[in-house]
Amino acid sequence: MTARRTSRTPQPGASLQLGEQLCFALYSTMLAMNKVYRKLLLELGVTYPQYLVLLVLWERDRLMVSEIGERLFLESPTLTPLLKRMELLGLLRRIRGKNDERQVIVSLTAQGRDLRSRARAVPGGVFCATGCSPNELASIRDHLLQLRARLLENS
Amino acid sequence: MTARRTSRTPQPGASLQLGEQLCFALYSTMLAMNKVYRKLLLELGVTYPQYLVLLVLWERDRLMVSEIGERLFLESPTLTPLLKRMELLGLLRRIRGKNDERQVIVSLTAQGRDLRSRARAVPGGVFCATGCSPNELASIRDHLLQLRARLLENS
DNA sequence: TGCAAATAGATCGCACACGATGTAATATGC
DNA sequence: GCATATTACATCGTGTGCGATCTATTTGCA
Repeated sequence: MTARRTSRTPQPGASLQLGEQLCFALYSTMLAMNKVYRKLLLELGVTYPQYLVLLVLWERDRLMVSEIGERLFLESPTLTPLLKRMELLGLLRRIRGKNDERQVIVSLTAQGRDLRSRARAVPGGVFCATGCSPNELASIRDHLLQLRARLLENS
Repeated sequence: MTARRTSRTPQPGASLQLGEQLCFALYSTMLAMNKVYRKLLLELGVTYPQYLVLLVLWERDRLMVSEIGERLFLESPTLTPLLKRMELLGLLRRIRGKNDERQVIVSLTAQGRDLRSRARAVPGGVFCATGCSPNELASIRDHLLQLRARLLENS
């Protein structure tokens, strides 16, 4: 094994070659994942970010916009219109806090809660599409979470 | 070790718990990565998808729109406006093919080529922000590429 | 030859994603 | 007790991302 294509750049992740970059792998795999979700979520009538909001609210209802943002790593300019669309769909309510009029409390409607049972098939569908073993998926996930933490420290 | 939180769902990736999902790890890590790139690319005056187009054209100039799309896994409705913006920035030209008037050949301008030297610092900057070892990054990348292939098969 | 099918992009409509900025409500300092 | 800072969202502008559909061109085949 002699000089590799990356011999001029010491780190494999630091090349200008598209195929070698972790970042592009991350980006394009996310697009592929989104494509799988789009199909699965079509019958629920929600997008992937909307599904994420539902996941958060199914775990714990009545959250502030900023609390949803902390969990999903999304900012107010993303969440406000997204939540408004979900309100129009009848999935949740946005109500100003009584104590603190600055905050908006987001709570599920009956319809939003009921969607949970119909969503039970979604994770299984995604799991099938990955064609990976549970251990493999868990391993990638943990590496990504570590990476995310480091990126957010340095951004 | 007794019943885990996921005991009702056989696959760890198949839970409705946000924290356990590979997909959310993928999604949120990509957002974090994008945030790092935004800063690094600011002085180049391009976005991350625009930077990806440059990476492609630096490797091989004079490509059809669909050839760029194949490499980046992006569709025509995404690429057409993106390429038009890059043309307005003076980074590339979009010219209808002589032989086949249906295709649009994308080629770098001198300015687009010159940007390459200024971009040499970008991969190193991202590498630093990850705080990971090269081997670790390469391992995550390879797992993601495998995952991407499977997802695209089943989408 | 001549016309249907296929191909390459473009356009439309909708939904994120976020930096920068604005606004209203609350908290803080003196 | 009142000006100032902070907080929680909302708004604006720009840039993706893609399904559905359209247009122009080329191919293929009877």
